[in-house]
Amino acid sequence: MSLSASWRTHACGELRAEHAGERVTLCGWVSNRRDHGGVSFVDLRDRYGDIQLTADETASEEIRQSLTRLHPEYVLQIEGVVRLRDAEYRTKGRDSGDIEIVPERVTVVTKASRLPFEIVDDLDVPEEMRMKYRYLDMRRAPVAKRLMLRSKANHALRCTLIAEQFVEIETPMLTKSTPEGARDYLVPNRRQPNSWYALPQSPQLFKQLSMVGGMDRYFQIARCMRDEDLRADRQPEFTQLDLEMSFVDEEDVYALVERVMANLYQEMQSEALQTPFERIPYAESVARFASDKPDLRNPLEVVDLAGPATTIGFSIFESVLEKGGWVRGVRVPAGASLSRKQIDSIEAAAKDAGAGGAAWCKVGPDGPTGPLSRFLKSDEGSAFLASAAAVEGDLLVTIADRPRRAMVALDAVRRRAADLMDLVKGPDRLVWVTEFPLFEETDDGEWTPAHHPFTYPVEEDIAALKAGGREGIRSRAYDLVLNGVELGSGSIRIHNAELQRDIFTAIGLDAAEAERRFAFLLEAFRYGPPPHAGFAIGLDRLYALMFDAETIREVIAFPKTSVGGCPLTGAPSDVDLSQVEELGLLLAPSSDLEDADSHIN
RNA sequence: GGGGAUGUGGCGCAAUUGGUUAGCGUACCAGACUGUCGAUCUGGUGGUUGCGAGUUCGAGUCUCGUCAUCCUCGCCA
Repeated sequence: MSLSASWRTHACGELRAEHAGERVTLCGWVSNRRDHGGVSFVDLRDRYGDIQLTADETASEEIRQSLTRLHPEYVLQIEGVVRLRDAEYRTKGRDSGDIEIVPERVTVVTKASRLPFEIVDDLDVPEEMRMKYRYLDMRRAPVAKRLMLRSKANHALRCTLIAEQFVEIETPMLTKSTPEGARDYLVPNRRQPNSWYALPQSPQLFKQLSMVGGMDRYFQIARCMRDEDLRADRQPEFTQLDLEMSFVDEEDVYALVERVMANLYQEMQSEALQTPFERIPYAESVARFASDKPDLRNPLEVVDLAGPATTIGFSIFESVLEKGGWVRGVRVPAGASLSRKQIDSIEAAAKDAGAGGAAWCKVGPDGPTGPLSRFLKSDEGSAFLASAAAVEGDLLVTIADRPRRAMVALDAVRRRAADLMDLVKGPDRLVWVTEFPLFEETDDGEWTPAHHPFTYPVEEDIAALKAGGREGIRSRAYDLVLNGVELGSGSIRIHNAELQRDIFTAIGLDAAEAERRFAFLLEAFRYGPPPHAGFAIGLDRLYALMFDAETIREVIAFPKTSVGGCPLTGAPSDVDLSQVEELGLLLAPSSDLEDADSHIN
């Protein structure tokens, strides 16, 4: 590796004691200067590190002058000699602390105006400011480091997959809108007014078409766009490691992804990842952890209290069960030590998650105490506690609600309680969550694909599917979950036209409608589609975890704000009217955007 | 679409119950200084308190609206 180029012989940050005596030409940014009159110092920085330039009594007047005229972030080209510092002048804890440069020529290449903030590694700059001036922010070592780590990680992924005979295929960014899933970003089209491209939510369809094309192992580090509201771990455009394989079953995909992840960890953290990863079927995950993305470091589990709940005379439990709801709880071993305030915060977490409340009790030496305890004084109450395996010193938190809401609340209770008891620790836990439901019910009672409509059902559930079943039909879809964070998902795809029709029927798409929406895919599947399956890993989230970043914005070079704006360029922005006219579009008057209908009168 | 938090020189903070010319640190600029490495010392520049209304003799402070950023619910197959 050489960083030598026309303007420099070395990078500032690569010089070490071994270079002592060499004549070098360096380029970099002035990061700091310390002027003592007779002797002055300037630190010159690039992304590899920094190096001290020293002008002492041996320096010419011209050199001393030129160093004192420098300002922060000027770009310099300097020529000089690397000198080993005298022992007393060496700096511990600085990579180049044993050496300094004796400059013989100093050229200011470009000057810099006063900066919006200082380029200091540990300075607490508001994120808004950092992102607006991201190009300055990334001169700071920790920021630069994360960008370089990301590059290295991407490279490691490519190396593994290329070695596994995968082909990297770039799929279109201007593609067709599909009404399923997230809202599309639409791109108007000049040549065909009233027709639109959509930016891809994922390369899903193209990678399946690549399988039909015989590219039996495809991958791509792909940008995906979804026009939905954002969160700390969600950006409007994000990056996936997308892959697809032909002639494989789940085991092949699991093994491949495990090799990819293990090599990544090996390369990035010199850490052997335990493989194969753990596995848990969706139904078991929901039953035990009230989540489809369980954090297995959290030892707390959910207990089903439906049976004993009807015997203790608590009417809320009974009415919830009558309506088909859940009565389940989380036993917190030794949780009786928690304060009232802490338990209130558990209940608050449940309420935030949508539950009406969280009835709880402590098991004390003289029996249960707390809000739920008045129903537990009887033999039935003891049986209730026994069914939760609650013993003296424990806390039992119960949730009674509609299944979906109860699950979310139990998950919140489990997380909060484990947090309070400091139970979440130990090594990373990667787990495959398998056999997701094929369908899920929407608010208006419709059934939609839980993953996407090309997901293969579990073999033994196909009969039920063909008989018109929806609920409980399992799919061959799987998620990869790390410490409670969903890293990626995938599935075995349908390659059988008849089965595909059954799925479309099940979600209420008749043949004509299915044809209209997915004509190109269905046609492709008439020409000999291979059995295939795939997976996609969200790299922003994975990297944020691996690099210990607070948010995914920290691992994205130029992230967007929580309303999808680009702090640097100001996008999205208005455009010239002529551009809009050329597209055959009409602009809504800005005052009418809010309520177009009410304007008509 | 809903809820919450924040907003005072470039940055971090302060300003009694509403009360004088909005103060301090840092950065920046200038000068001094022979070994610093977040140098030090002296001096200086820099603010329509996010924006707009309102209440008041008087608003950084109170009220309403609005904008921006962040968090969150819905949403994200």
